[in-house]
Amino acid sequence: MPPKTRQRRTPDEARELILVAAQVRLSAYGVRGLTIKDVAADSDINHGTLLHHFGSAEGMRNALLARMTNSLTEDMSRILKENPGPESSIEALFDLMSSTGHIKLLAWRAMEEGRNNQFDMPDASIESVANIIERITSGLSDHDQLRARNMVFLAVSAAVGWGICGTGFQQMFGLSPAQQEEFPRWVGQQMAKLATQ
Amino acid sequence: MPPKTRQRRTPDEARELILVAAQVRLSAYGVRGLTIKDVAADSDINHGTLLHHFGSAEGMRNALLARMTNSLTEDMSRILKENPGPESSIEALFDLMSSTGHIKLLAWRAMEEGRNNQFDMPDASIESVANIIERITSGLSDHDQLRARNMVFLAVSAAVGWGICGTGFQQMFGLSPAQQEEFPRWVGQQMAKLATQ
DNA sequence: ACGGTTATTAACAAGAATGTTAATAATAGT
DNA sequence: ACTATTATTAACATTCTTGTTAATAACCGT
Repeated sequence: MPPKTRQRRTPDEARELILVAAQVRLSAYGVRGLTIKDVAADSDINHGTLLHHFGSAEGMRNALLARMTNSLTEDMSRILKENPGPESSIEALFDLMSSTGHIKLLAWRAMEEGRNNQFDMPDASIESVANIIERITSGLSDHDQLRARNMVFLAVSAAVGWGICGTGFQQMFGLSPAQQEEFPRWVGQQMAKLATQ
Repeated sequence: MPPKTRQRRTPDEARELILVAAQVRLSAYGVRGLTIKDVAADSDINHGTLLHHFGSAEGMRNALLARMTNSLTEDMSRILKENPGPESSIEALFDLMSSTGHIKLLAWRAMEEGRNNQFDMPDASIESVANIIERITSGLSDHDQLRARNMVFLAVSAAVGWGICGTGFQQMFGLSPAQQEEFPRWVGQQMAKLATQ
C-alpha cells in the first residue's frame, strides 16, 4: 500500500484557513454554527488538527473574535483617516456596517458581553482608532474636542444601530426601501449642518 | 406507597414560567445558554414538559423571540407616545436600550438574520410602532413627514448602536465614563437643534 | 542523508443536547 | 362519581459536540 499523502501547512496558514471558514459559518449560521467539526469540515481540515492549533473550541472562537475585531477597527480607522468632512465619512461608516461580517461580530460581542472576560477589546484595536481620534481633535479647545468626539461617536452609533436593526425596523417607521437607502446620506447632511454651526 | 403529587399548571402559566427563565438565561449566557435542559431546570419543570408545550427546542426559541420582540416594540411605542419633544424621548430611548434584555434580543436577531425566516417582525409589533409614527406625522407635508420619520429612525438607530457597542467603544473615542453617561443628553440636544431649524 | 520536531489523521471515548415513549396524576365536563 | 383530556414525569434512545490518543507523514536543520 502506498503511503498516504498529506497536505502540511504552516501553523499560520492552517489557522488562517480555519478562521476564514469560521467567519463564513458565523455569518451564515450564527454562533451556534461555530462547532469545531463543521468549521473543520468546511476548511477541509481534520477536526483534531483544528484542536491542535487552537487548543479548544473556545480557543477557536476567541481567535476568530480577535481577528474580526481587528479587521473592524482597522476599517474604522481607515475611514476616519481618509475622509475629511462628516458627510463622506458618515456614508462610508454606514457602508461599512452594511457588511454582514462586521454586524455579526458586533452582535456576537453584545450577546456574550458581561460573562466572558476574554471578550474585551484588544489593545491594538483600541489604539488604532484612538490614535486617529487623537489626531483629528488635536489643537482644538477642550470644549470643541469633546464635541468632535461626541459627533464621531454619534455617527458610529447610528451606523451600528442601522446595521443591527435597519432592515428589521424599516417597516415600523414607514420608510420605503428607497428611502431606507437614502437614509445614510441624509444622516451625513444633518451631521454636516451640526458641524458648521 | 402514597401517590406522587404533581403541580399542574395551565398551558399559559407553564409557557410563561419557561419563557421568563429562558430570558434570564439568554441575558446571562447568550444563545448558547438556551438549552432546553437548562431552561427547564431553571424553571423547575421537567424538560419533557417543556417540549410538550413548545414542540421543540427551536419552538421554544421562537416563542422567546416573539415575546421579547413584542416587549421591545411596546416599550418603544410607549416612549414615542408619551414624550412630546425630541429631547426627552431620546433620553428615554437611550435608557430603554441600556436594558440588557432588549440589547440581547437585538443582538440575537442580528445574529440569526438571513437564514431563519421565522425571525421577521411579528405584525403586531410592526403596527404598534407604525401607528404612533403615523399619528405623530399626520398633518405634515410629505417633505416634513419624511423628515420626521428620518429623525425618529436616527434617534432609534443611535440608541441601539450605543446599547450594542457603547461600553466596548468608549475607550476608543477617548470618552470618560462620565462623558459617556452624558452622551444621550447631548444627542437629545443636537436633535432638538435639528428639529427647530 | 539523517534525526528531531510537529502538523496531520483516524479511531475512540465521554458528555451534552434533543427528542420519544409509556405511565400517571390532575383537572374539567357531564 | 365517572370519564375524557392533558399536563407531568422518568427512563430511554439518538445524535451532536468536544476532546484524547497513538500512529504517521511532512518538513527543517545539521
